[in-house]
Amino acid sequence: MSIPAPHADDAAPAGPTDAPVPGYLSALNPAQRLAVEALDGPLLVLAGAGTGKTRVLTARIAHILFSGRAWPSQVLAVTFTNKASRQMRERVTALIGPSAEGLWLGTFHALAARILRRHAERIGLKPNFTILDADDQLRLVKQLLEGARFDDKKWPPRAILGAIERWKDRGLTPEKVSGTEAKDGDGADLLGLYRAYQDRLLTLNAADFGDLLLHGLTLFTRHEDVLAEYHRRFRYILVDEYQDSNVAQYLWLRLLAQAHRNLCCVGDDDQSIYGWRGAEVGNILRFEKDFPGAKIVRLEENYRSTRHILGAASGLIAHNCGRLGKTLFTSVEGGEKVQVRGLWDGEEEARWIGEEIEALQRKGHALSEVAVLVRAGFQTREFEERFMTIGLPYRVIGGPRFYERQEIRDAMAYLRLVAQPDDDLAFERIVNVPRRGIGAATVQTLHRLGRDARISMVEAASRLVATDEIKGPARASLKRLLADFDRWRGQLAQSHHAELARIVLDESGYTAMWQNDRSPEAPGRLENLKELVAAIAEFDGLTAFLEHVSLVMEAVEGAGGDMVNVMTLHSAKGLEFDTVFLPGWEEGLFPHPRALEEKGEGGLEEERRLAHVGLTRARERLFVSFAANRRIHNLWQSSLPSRFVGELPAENIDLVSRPGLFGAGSRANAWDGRARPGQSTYGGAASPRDRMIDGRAREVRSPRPASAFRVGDRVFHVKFGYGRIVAVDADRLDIDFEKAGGKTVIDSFVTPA
DNA sequence: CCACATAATCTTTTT
DNA sequence: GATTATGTGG
Repeated sequence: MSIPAPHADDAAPAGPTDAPVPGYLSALNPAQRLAVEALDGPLLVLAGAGTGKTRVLTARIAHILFSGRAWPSQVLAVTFTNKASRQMRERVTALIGPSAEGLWLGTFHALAARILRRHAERIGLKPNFTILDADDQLRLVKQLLEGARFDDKKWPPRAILGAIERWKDRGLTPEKVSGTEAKDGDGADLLGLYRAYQDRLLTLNAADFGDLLLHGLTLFTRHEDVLAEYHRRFRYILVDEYQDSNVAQYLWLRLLAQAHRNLCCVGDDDQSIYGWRGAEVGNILRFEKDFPGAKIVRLEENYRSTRHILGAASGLIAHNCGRLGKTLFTSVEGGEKVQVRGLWDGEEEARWIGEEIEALQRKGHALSEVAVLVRAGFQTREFEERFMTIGLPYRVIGGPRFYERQEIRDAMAYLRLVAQPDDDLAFERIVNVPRRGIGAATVQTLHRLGRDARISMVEAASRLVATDEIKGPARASLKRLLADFDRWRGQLAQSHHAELARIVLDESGYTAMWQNDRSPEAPGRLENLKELVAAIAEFDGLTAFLEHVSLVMEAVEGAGGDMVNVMTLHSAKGLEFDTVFLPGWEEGLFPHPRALEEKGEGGLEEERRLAHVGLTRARERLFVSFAANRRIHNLWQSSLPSRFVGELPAENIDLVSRPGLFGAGSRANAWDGRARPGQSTYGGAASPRDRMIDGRAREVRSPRPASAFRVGDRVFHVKFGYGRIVAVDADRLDIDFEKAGGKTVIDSFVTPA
């Protein structure tokens, strides 16, 4: 079957083709088929884990096209991650062939950027605007902070950037931020800083990630003609992982969909794990209200996991309130119970997991079908070490990324500056790399002039080298650098872009810098630079390459050998494995205290959803484990099993734990027999044990005097967060909390930080 | 202006 | 335990 060749974008294709029921439909179950065939009007597909969500989305796209309702270029399919969009493109291509290229398929950010580039002038940018990475953003905030009077204890640059991003996530430009939010309790002018930040971005001809959507919103609301153009274009809109969308993304979608209302959102409220990044579970919970007359289809038949795995996951997630509610079921029989294992410490846990994996390997299981999923990135280390010593092949997914390496960022900064002279952040990064004798003082001067005259630093530099403002060697090398860039830009038209990249790196002395570097990592860096030049050659031009890098900050997935996969729970979303290990299910680690600190009960529920995501990654074998002792910050701390362990239904798990491992004295019997660990913790009782909410109320040290805390100690409190002890009175501590201010608390509520 | 040493901070997750 | 920010001395 093939799709007619596309022509004008706003015309509709001729009409339905009279084909028999095609394969992509007959392979679906009734619910899935409903979701695929309900083409007109708003549709919400609640798709539990493993219920064939991607299959439905791809079949729906195929169905839209084959039924003759739209050309590929009239279909907008939005995903959340690059991985998901790549996967969807592959699967759609498999169904409909090369015409899939015409689809508007990509991440929110990539699609928004694509649209924004076409109309950049309308919001005061040039079409070649730079997309900033996290590094640039932070540097920019730091610069702005130099002028402003901010308490850097309370408002470190990171936190300020966070506040700005949260506003952007909610679709709020500086004008729309309400007065009550403008300042914090102490009168720090956050909004002013936000305004300055946005101002600066415009003069830099740059946009950060949030801007891609925020400007998109401005574009659509202020320029009806532009919006109308996209209304004509996009006849069908599909959204994956809708539960992860933030308010800005929701508004963006709503604007685009309001003409045709052919909006299909697929999501699972039980897998919403990006609240910390501004995702709004409310978007999915409110869908029916937002789009009256919406159909809702639930996909509840799970094709992935065994009965016990599913039972464990469902039992756990049932502890959350405010769900839309789905009941996953499977018709598959058999399968073993989930193994829940208590171990002495992290090392033993890693050893045990290593042994289990080796046993599977001996039985002929593929390592690439095994995953170890951890809560936080640093936890991968323990497994890396263990797997290395026993010679078990593994790969860490989502570790430090290629484009985040120092040498790559430096090289990128050179290229960005060739492509876009106003990119001050790139300029600052490399003015003195390699060393050219242009120090902080000179940069400061450029900066001041740039800000005062509202021009870029490159511009400021070219003005200043003509004067005597800058003296001596700095002036000479600055002049030379500017001349270099002029020359490179001149070559942009003639030379091949990859060749130009090589020229830039050589002539700037950047390559030489690493060649002369005697440190052990220098050769690797040179290697990476070569790789970078090779990667550039894969693209049509320098601009296309830069766009790719800023939006798809990941290197091509390494050769997929047969290796164990180690990654965070977050990056595991959307993946599945025959065997899954979930280590570190301890209070104080998972749920992560910071998640609890920031959002209380809501934070806990998000952590629980994260646990649910982890459990549902497994097809056949699932192992949950926790350690009684763990070293964090170089301090040994004893931990209690995560409350989530206690929420796994007893009938679905096999609990193995050495008696007496957990707690001390009378508390040990909590773990004799088959007591449900953590059970009582949930619900907020107040027994002494329950007070140790984060599970490591005590450091393991020699017997503690009545008050182990001293004035000046930094501590952590589940409710109030981090703080410093001001006074100690027996077991009562006066603490100055960073966020919550001064409080008096009982020492057992607090842990050393 | 740069190099070195020390201190401090931190480890949630990503487009 | 490591990386990164800050300070000091040349």
